[in-house]
Amino acid sequence: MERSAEDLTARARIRDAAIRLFGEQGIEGASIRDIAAAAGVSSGLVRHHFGSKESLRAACDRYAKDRMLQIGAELTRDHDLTGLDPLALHPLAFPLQLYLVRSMMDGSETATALFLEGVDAVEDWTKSFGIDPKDRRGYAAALAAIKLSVFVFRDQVSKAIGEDITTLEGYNRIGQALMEVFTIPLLTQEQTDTMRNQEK
Amino acid sequence: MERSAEDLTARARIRDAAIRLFGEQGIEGASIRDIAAAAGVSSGLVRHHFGSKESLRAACDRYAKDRMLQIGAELTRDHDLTGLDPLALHPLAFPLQLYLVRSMMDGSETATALFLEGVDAVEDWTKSFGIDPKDRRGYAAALAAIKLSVFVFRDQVSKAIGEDITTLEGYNRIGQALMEVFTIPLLTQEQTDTMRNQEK
DNA sequence: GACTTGACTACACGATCGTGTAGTAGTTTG
DNA sequence: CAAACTACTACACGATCGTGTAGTCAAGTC
Repeated sequence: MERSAEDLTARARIRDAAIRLFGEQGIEGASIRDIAAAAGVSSGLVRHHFGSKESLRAACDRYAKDRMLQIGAELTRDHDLTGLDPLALHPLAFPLQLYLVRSMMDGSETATALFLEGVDAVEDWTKSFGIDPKDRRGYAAALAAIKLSVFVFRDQVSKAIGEDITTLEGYNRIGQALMEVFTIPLLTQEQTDTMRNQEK
Repeated sequence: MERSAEDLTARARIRDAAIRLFGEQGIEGASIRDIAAAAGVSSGLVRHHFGSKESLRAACDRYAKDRMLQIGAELTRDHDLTGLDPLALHPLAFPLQLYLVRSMMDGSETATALFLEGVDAVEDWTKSFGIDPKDRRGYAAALAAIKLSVFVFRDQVSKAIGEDITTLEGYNRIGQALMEVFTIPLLTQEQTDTMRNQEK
């Protein structure tokens, strides 16, 4: 994704185009022919390299997951932060995140597995940082979902703040805002307990 | 959605089926024939009542939006809470939320408008409750996106906590967890500032 | 009682989809 | 040099999609 398109093999160009189009338009919304055109090859070559649309999606799943873990490893190596990693907020990971979200919504097991690993990581992180919610697992799951929310609603969020969050500036801005959500307590413990009781 | 299917007019049954199938399978993923079959009518009748798939979607947009605002009004009347309303977490609103999220991702202006109204509401709420983030608009947009995130990843979240969040119990559980996210500060103000500087 | 109207169905249309088949050009291998 | 393999294209197939057309049937209207 970061290299120039001409230097890549046709197979890599197809895979990158698939990740982009699947992410932007959904799995069903992007056709083999669309992907082939975006990669500058014939639709037959897509089939030649990947066999079927489902196999192509599986290949995209594996690649996107590996790349995400790789990027995450590099980030935590470069500057170890709080654990609430900006992994999800890295420009290089943007198309990958977009794709993985779509793949999840389409029922992908690989993408869902990545989500579950993310929940595990958040759960471990809460332990090591002494955060002790009443429902640790549910808490971790909610946080994992939250980390992905800005990707799903990128168009709506961009429109709301009047700034494209796919650009570096907008990206940082919404990232900061997201951090503030985790910094400023919105409810007191008493309010949370009150609402718990109200819902019988 | 809450009345029994037999009592509804065919037009209402089609609309309800469309909202459900669009929400579950996406706009492109649900065909006119699927919707007609789910409503127990012929595909021609869908066209007769709504003209085209796009018009059907627009009708669903309007209905879902109106119902959501209506439900929200009833909730705030019954028991006025903190303003971080459990509107988004009401079982009755579940299929509507699911649909609206899909419609948003499909580029619906009506659904996007509802999102923007939600951001406005959150923004007003932060003011009246004395919450003063550095970027109020971005903060409100992030919160609005967060409120919808559990709907998008309902399957993944359900799998993560080992409990179906479409049931009332699972629903309340993830709702509680979400509330705790807003109750327990994860980061200190210094940490947030540190991360801001790191991203140059 | 003829006429209109609206709910509803059956069926056919062109377009697009994923997929299958056949074949070409260039490189590798024996 | 011939055989084999790989990357790649062109084209045709059945299925499904949204849509269009024609018609049935029952309830009202004059």
